[in-house]
Amino acid sequence: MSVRVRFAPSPTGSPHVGNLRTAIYDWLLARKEGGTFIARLEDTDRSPERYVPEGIYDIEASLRFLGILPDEWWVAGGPHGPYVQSQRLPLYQAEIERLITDGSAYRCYCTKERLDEMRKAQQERGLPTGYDRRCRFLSPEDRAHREADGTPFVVRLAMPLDGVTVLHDELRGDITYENRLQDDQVLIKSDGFPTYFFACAVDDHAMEITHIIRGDDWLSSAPKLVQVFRALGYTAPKFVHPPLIVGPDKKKLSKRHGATQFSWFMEQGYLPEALLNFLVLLGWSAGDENRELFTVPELIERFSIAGMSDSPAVFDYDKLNWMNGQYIRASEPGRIIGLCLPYLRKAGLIPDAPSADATDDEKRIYRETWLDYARRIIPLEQERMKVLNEVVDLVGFFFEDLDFPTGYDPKAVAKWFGVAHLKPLLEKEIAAFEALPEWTAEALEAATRAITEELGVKFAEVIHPTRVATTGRTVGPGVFETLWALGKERTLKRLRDCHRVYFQQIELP
RNA sequence: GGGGAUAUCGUCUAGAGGUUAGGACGAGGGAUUUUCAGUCCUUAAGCCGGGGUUCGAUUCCCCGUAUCCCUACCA
Repeated sequence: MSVRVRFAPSPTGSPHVGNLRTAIYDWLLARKEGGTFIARLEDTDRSPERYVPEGIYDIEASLRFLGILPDEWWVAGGPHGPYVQSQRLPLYQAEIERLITDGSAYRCYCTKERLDEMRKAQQERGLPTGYDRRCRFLSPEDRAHREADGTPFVVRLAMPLDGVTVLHDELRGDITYENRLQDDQVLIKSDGFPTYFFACAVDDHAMEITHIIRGDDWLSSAPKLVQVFRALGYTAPKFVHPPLIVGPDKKKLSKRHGATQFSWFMEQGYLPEALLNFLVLLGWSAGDENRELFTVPELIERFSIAGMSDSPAVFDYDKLNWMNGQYIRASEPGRIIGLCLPYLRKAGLIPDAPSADATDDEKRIYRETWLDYARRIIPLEQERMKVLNEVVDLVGFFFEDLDFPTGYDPKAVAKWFGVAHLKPLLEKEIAAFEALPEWTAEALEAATRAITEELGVKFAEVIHPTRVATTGRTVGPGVFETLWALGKERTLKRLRDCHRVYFQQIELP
């Protein structure tokens, strides 16, 4: 039988990175085995604080971003649709009737209040909490009475009262649970919507799912799901419970630890392949290959359930950054330029592109003034970026109107403008650069080396003041590439401004 | 309180009944000297504890301990 795996997110907002990792595992397994990857929306919780309709689009956007498109899902449909649980209510209804009829499920009329009190009392007495099954053993008369009254009810699973449920987890082997310790799980809520356990079992069967891959946090409630499958008369799929992703304090990764929503990572400028590679490695490894960087085809080729880890992994933001930097450096400059432009626009460093109905002239001017400039600059910083949004700080000085001393780092100025030869240096540079026949990094360097000799100082004592004078800072790409990218006009303006203002300040009494 | 899972450098992990316990991130040092980054080289850093089984256990078993997860009409 061919592998069919599903990713079953709830629309509670932008998906958690942990959920996406599970989706990646699903997808990888499906691709590896020539199977089918299905996504199904589990929108059965209608409470306003947990039902976030926009979340649906965040989920879709995340899958698209990662490039792990489902073969069957709510966007494109498929032979087992609909892929949205709220649209499958009649199916659950029909199935629950069956269970009630054959006695493996029952209606429970207990109120929320009674349940709360019961739980409270259990806790106070140090007893295990759980439904006391009062409605399970209602007399037929009582039951008929409640029905006649129209008392609201939920439907619960009649869990076997003794014996054990053995779950075979593909990662952890057989796990035995005592049935008497399992609760009579609610299957249908009083609003008529199914709970996870019921909808999951019905749908996984209907969609012919072969492997349920889901977080370790589901492991302890797994026997209840198994019993739902059993009650329904269905063979349960195989179970795989990958370990949780945790924070530095080893607790389930949450907002407290930093960003967890996938949308945040997309916005910051993490590349899809870096995110995918990183997430996969958080709980899976290629064995003794001793490698960290894998292309998607390499991952598909190597992926296996057996390679999955069984203990929780701390989400290491540092390692993600390193990996993202690796992928940025390995990218075509054109790609990085394209990805960086939005950050520059957002930061106000370059204006928005002219609209489609702008004149050709406007478009040309925009291209020559901004695009061509950005295309020159961004590749100079490519090897310095770990996350794309860093481009703003990295290249800011290229775009900002540096107006000495405004925009200059005082520490940089203090460090390098004190050199005795600053004045002749700037003057010689202005003259030499002005006269340069061609504005290339090589020509600039040759001219600067000549000046260094005339001045009789060390090259470094020329380089550094020059960098500060033209960029306002001490760090950046090589000086000559920087000057080249800056262009003749900007370079000379900055040199002249520095010369004029700095020495005016110095020489005044 | 009950149940389940897990335990190798700070972190992600590899590994095998006998290994100098390997790699990566991060950290330290060095090289490249035109800064930063990058790149290259390099150093430190680990088998939770106790019993067994065994000639031998970090590896297999048991117990303990610790941690996490679940214990909802949330998923």
